Amino acid sequence: MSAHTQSRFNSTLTSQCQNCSLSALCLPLALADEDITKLDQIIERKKPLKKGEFLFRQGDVFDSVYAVRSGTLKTFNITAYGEEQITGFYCPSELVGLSGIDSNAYPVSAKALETTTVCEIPFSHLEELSSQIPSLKHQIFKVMSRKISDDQQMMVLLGKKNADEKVASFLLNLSNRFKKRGYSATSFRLSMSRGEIGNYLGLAVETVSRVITRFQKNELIHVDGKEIEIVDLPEMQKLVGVASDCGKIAHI
Amino acid sequence: MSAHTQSRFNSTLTSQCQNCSLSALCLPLALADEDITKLDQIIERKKPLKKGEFLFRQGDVFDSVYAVRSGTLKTFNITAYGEEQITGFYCPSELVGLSGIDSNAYPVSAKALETTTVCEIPFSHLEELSSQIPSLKHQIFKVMSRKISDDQQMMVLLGKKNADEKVASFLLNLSNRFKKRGYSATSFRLSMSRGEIGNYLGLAVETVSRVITRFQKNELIHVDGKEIEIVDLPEMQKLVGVASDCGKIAHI
DNA sequence: CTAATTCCTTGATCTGGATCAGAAAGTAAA
DNA sequence: TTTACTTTCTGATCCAGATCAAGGAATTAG
Repeated sequence: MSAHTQSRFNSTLTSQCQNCSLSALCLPLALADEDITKLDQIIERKKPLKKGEFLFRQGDVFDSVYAVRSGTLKTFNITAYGEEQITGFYCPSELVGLSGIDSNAYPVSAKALETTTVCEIPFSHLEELSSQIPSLKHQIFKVMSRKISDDQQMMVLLGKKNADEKVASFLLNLSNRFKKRGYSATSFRLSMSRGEIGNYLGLAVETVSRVITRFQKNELIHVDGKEIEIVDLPEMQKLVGVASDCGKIAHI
Repeated sequence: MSAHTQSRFNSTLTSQCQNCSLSALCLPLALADEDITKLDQIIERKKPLKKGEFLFRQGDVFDSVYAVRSGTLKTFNITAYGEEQITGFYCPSELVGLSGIDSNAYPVSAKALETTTVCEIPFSHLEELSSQIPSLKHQIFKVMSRKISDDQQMMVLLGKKNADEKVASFLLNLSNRFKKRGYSATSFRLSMSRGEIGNYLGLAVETVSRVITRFQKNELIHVDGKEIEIVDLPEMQKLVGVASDCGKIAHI
């Protein structure tokens, strides 16, 4: 038994990518079994973060990216005036920390919105391994590329959409992410507060609350505290703008 | 002489990374001479785009990323209602098209704001080469990571800043990019219209015009059409918020 | 359990920036 | 050159969403 395996047995969590229900969505996607095993060996399962605990803080030295296993994280900046600006929410299978590669420091903080477990992937090891496994390297490029285009969609949302469109986009985005993981696309629980939603969308809390109330009144959704049910999905999609997925649009 | 070299000699532009004044900012950064030569061999110099011409269009199959050699590009989405939303401006040494890797199609269009030349870097070749040259792979990771954190700063701008802060941030951002390339940080020419600035910043044209006029009245800048001179750099920086570069902020 | 916080909702009011309108200055085509 | 178009600027008006205020619901602490 290698020292490495030893340490794995000593850790509180010894699950593996192979057994992980998220492997088809996460980095192991598109890897052969033997390559998954290699990836598995560099990953450290960490003990759960409690609500409000930090995974890393703005300015910390960058060493790892993290895959969310369960729970939810938010990333945020602190602006010049000391206010928080949330830049993203992270659900299971999603990778946090990629923005730290360039400057060798995390440019944002990451905090747990509820009890959250993550897989720590030391980046230097991941980079080495990606030299041996081209499909892993390609997968990393894809994840980063995806993040870039998602963020650009977010810029469109912040720059051009009104309050209704913002909230509808947000809910449908969550819906799609739940669906991808095999959960209900129409019925889910928000792990973030109204305030955090508003912060993320560039809206006041009161506006978020009013829009959600109105959506409920118009029978687009049903709300019970943090529980959301999307009642009229087509109408919600119409609100967001059918063409929100780009490809469909004719060239100009 | 290989077929490849042959084709290079036939092309209108045969300059090389080695001679390129941008090599210290662009992908060749951190590469050994022999590696630059390898990179050089996969790069195709394209004939200049005229103002208004497309480099690629939203939905086109992704095959290459492009480094801007001279001129400026904008990337944009077309929203559900057919309006344009500009997601970025690209200056010499900057890489366009990275958001296309994930879906194998460009999720945005790229258009020249003035006569612009680019180096085309076929991504499949770049990816292959990055397996042989770890520092090249690392450089690509860094460029993508940088793009992610820049976009997140843009999200903060769009979500939290008022019109004055947006315009000031925009001008200082351009200033920094000119400076990095060895040009004046305080005196430069805007290649985009007021309308494009407003579109990018989530402001109406009229607002951009008014803010710029007011900045001039308050002797922060001097404006002559598209020529900008930053007169009071410290005051402009104060406007943007001194802490706009993250690292300086204490943990909370 | 109660008390203290924090979160959510609703109403009333205010305001920064959008929108509308039109003049002036460029720019380009003819 | 004139004509047509685009861009920029400025003023007047309007409104979506922010802010202020306050009561109720939910969580958390003790």
